[in-house]
Amino acid sequence: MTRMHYTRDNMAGLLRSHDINPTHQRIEIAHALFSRQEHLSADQVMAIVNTRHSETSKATVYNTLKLFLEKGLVREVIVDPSKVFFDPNTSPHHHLYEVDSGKLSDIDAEHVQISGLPPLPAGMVTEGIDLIIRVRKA
Amino acid sequence: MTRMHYTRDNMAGLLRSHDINPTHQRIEIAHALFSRQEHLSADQVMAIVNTRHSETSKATVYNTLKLFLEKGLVREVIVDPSKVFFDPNTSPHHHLYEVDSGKLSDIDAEHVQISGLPPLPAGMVTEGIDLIIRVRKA
DNA sequence: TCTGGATATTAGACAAAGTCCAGATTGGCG
DNA sequence: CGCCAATCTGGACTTTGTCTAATATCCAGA
Ligand SMILES: [Mn+2]
Ligand SMILES: [Mn+2]
Ligand SMILES: [Zn+2]
Ligand SMILES: [Zn+2]
Repeated sequence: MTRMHYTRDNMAGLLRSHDINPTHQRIEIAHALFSRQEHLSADQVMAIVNTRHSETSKATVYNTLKLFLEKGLVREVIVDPSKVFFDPNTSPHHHLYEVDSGKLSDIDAEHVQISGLPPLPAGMVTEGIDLIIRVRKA
Repeated sequence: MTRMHYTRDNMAGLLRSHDINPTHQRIEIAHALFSRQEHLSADQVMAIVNTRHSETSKATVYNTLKLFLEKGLVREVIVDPSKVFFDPNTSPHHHLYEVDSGKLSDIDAEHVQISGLPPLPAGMVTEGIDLIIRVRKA
């Protein structure tokens, strides 16, 4: 896996490669996610993007994250009943969730194997398999 | 597994066995969940319990579901970012979620095996493993 | 360079899920 | 009956997310 450095300049190409018109706001939001490689909520993205001076509205943050999702640029992680996390890592992987702190980290899917699942209902296709390990301090 | 019939009368004993003082409202809420053996949101519980005549407040529904959760009488299922489902089935099992319809069903854990998980971070203990298969119409 | 239309952004109203609190009800017990 | 603790309640409040109508930006063609 190449460890690349995500600059704002890189973001335009990344967005274009996902069929997304790179605007200033979209570049900032992508940069927030990809430069950190962390799971962020919409609120966190909003805060990061507007650190220096307010420049992106709430509506745009939500619109943009939804667009990224549709275009497959990011993935949604549903572990906390109160907010959705957006994940710049779209390769198949699982999650470890520390319920006390709210910390969410990746588990590489490569060595994890899930077997014995029953056949899917007829006419259904898998959209994704979410495996979440919920942990807390012993 | 004994297939038992969950009557309102049974509920009092079930609640007591989980160290919950059986009040009228608690019995109604438990009955809603256990007689159906379905995954219900707080809103759905509220609607069911208040079908005949309004008798249980929103605050009590939420308080009671949280109490049931703490006492291990029900389990929480987080699959839909907009609402939590409460699950009267506390035996280890997984879930199949139909994203279009919102239908949520159980997958018996007995034959499912998950292997190759990395060791937990030091000082952490597993609180639960959630496996969710998200499916949609082909 | 100017102009029109498509695309994108915005403020702020709105909705839904869930929390919180202070006051009322209940129910068991002396 | 009257007391006390536990429980329940309406309704205000918070948070996350959606929607809309108005504005801003971008760019292709004249
Ligand atoms: Mn900027
Ligand atoms: Mn009743
Ligand atoms: Zn992840
Ligand atoms: Zn279940």
